[in-house]
Amino acid sequence: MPELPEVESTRRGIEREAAGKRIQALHIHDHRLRWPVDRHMPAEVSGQQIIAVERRAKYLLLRLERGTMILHLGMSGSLRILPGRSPRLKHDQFDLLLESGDTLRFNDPRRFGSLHYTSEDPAQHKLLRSLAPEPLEPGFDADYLHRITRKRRAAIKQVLMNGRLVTGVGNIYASEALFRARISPRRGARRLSRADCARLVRSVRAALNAAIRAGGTTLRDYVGTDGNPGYFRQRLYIYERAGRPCRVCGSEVRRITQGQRSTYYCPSCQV
DNA sequence: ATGGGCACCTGGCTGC
DNA sequence: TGCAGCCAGGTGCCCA
Repeated sequence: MPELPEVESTRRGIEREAAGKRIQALHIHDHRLRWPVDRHMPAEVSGQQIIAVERRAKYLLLRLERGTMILHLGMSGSLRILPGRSPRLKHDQFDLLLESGDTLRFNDPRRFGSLHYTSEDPAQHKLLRSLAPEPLEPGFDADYLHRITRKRRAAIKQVLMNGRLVTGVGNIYASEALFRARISPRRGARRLSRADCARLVRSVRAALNAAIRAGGTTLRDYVGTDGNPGYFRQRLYIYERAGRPCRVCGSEVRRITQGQRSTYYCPSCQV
């Protein structure tokens, strides 16, 4: 999916259009998401007002009066705002009907997305409680990254992809951040110096923020709440550019596989 | 505790 | 045209 920039772009769209509105109904068309959607959820959320729309890592949180809906977009999910009620199309999994007349619609071809509801503190929810600090907040800094990498034999790319260590960074932005920091994705995490960690933290932030400003990256399925794609793809430095010249030095960009995922890097810029 | 691999699912593209 | 094979923004879980 959707990595942090796409989720944050979605959050902003939903906040703009749905915060303060009241839920009229939840229509679940297909319960078979990553985990079966709780059949009691429609009755629980109906009639509640959406107080706020938040994000934790790649999860969207709809804070209601008496609980919180926890939504994940998976690999191929998107959440759109539609004016009025429109007919269900392929892969539309659920609709949140608002009293204003608008519809919040979740579409997810691969059904890796998820939807939960909790009346407890969402931070303590099983899916959220072990997540690393937010990458755009102060807790994610050079000290933190240096500390957690000291005994890690795994490659730094794998550490960036591990949600218990670093959140929000997925396959695209892991490659992008490492390129910006001039660090090889294969480098053992514990081989990063303090200066490397400081540079990588800045690079992660810069990559995520730049993508947020462009409305995220659309490779295939992702669209923002207005139905438009994100425009960051054309500004990617390295992702999906194997065989093409590095934008900085002209060397041929390489693709390797790490943890069954593609990694892109420049063999001469990144050490 | 850490790391590696698998699983979940649909669809688009490539090459024979 | 058809079909097999590979690839795709994630992440929980099981096993060594």
